[in-house]
Amino acid sequence: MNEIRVRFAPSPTGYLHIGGLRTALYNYLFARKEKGTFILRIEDTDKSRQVPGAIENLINTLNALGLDYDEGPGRESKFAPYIQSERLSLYKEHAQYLLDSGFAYPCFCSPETLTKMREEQQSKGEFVKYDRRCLSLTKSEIEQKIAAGEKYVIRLKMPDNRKFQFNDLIRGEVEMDSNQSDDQVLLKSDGFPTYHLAAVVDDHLMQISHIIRGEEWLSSTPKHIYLYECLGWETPKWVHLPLILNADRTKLSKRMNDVSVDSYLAKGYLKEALINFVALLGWHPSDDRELFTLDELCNAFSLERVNKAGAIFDLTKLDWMNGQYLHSLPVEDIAMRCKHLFLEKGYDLSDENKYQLAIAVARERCTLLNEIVDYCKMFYQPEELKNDDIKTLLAPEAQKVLAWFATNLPILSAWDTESIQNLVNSGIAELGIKGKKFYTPLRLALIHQQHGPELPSTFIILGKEESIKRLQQYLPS
RNA sequence: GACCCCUUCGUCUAUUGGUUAGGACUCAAGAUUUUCAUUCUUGCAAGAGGGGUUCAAUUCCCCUAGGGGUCGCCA
Repeated sequence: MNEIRVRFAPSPTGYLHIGGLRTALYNYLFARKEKGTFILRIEDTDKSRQVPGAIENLINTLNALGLDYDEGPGRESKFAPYIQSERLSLYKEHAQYLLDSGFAYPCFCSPETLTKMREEQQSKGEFVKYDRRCLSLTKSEIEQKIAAGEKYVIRLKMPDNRKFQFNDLIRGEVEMDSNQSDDQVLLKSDGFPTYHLAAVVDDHLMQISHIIRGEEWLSSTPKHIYLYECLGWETPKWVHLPLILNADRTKLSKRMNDVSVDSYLAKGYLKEALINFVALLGWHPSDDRELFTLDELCNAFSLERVNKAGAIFDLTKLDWMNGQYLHSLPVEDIAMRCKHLFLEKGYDLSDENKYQLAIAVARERCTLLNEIVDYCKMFYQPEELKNDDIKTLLAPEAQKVLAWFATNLPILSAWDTESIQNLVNSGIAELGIKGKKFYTPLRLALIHQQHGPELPSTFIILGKEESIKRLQQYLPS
């Protein structure tokens, strides 16, 4: 098994969350780096948690991020299908084999019985696990119950007093006692497999070479190893990723954080920033570099440099990084990604040149895509002026400045930054007004606020005609 | 509670026995700038504690403490 084949195997319970993104990303990066295959497999084996549209949503998000998979739903190969609910007979077959060979046994206990059993164990302070009461059922008792139509599950019979050792690529040697492992349910009474059976069967059949998953799976790894053993299969390499954490260092949850990747995208975070940021949560190159494109990450990534400890999901650095990408991506690119937001606000984008110029100044001052729209409001639909500001505009000196520009702007021959800057300079010289007293009235008249981009940029974005119009509004007619 | 995992600035992390323990974010101060924003400079700030091993430990080992994960017919 030399070929590298890895999989991202989410359960479609709604949307891709940040933790899922990190797992998907590391699988993807590892596959690309090692020239292997990245597979998407849908683990929809819990009927009670089915969410309509979740699979499509998941795939859309992955696509939106540019994490394209080589095999998976819609990209079939000889290993298809990739949706577990379409592979039920496979799991049943293997469960039956385990049953026949004595590695597993049927259990007729009802959920209520089990709950009661657990409560008792808990109150006695015992280790909570299935007490194997159905293991003592005779063959004829079992046949009788089945014939009577009693519902049952199939449980794995874990060996007693056995040490399970395995090498985790990130954590090194890990040892666990089999007595700590429950007799895990493999096949539920509705005929669906549990995660444990389905994942092992599929990982083997799909020839997965490395299981890269979250640390929450570490303690069930002995069960998986034992399943491989019972089925006579070779185990893949184990790789347990550290968790992404809330600010209080508990596992990242939607109670304390926004965890939906879609929602970050909707807030105006760039996919480039999101990917770059999440990649650095638990992985770091050997040098001090921090900004990476997806391709660059593919090249630089290695499992050896993945950390062991969990990392807190801290938005402040994501914000900074988003700003970095907002500055470095081509203006046309940002403009394209913002367009729908501007149109939603009803801004008139018929002047493409104006739009691009506005984006260019806005992106220097914003951290999120969505903020760009708000920032550009002054160019498209300026706010109402406040009374104090109107007073400022009507002051004699302010009026002089406005009038001067209203007169001189129309006769300016060129319309570029340099010419306008020259005009501004001569305005200051001629009028003998400078600093705040000079600039504030112009800004108030042009964009209805005291702060804004450099004056020449402001003029250029608004255009000559519009600039003059806005100035004249506050001059006697 | 049992088992397992983890532990360097507030946060993300570098440093795999010898460093003034480095970088980035945040924060603070200063510089540039007509404003805003950028940019630049500087600064604040860390090896959980205790034992070993060693000429030398953040780095290796042990213990303690703290944190986390798991213990479902959920993944």
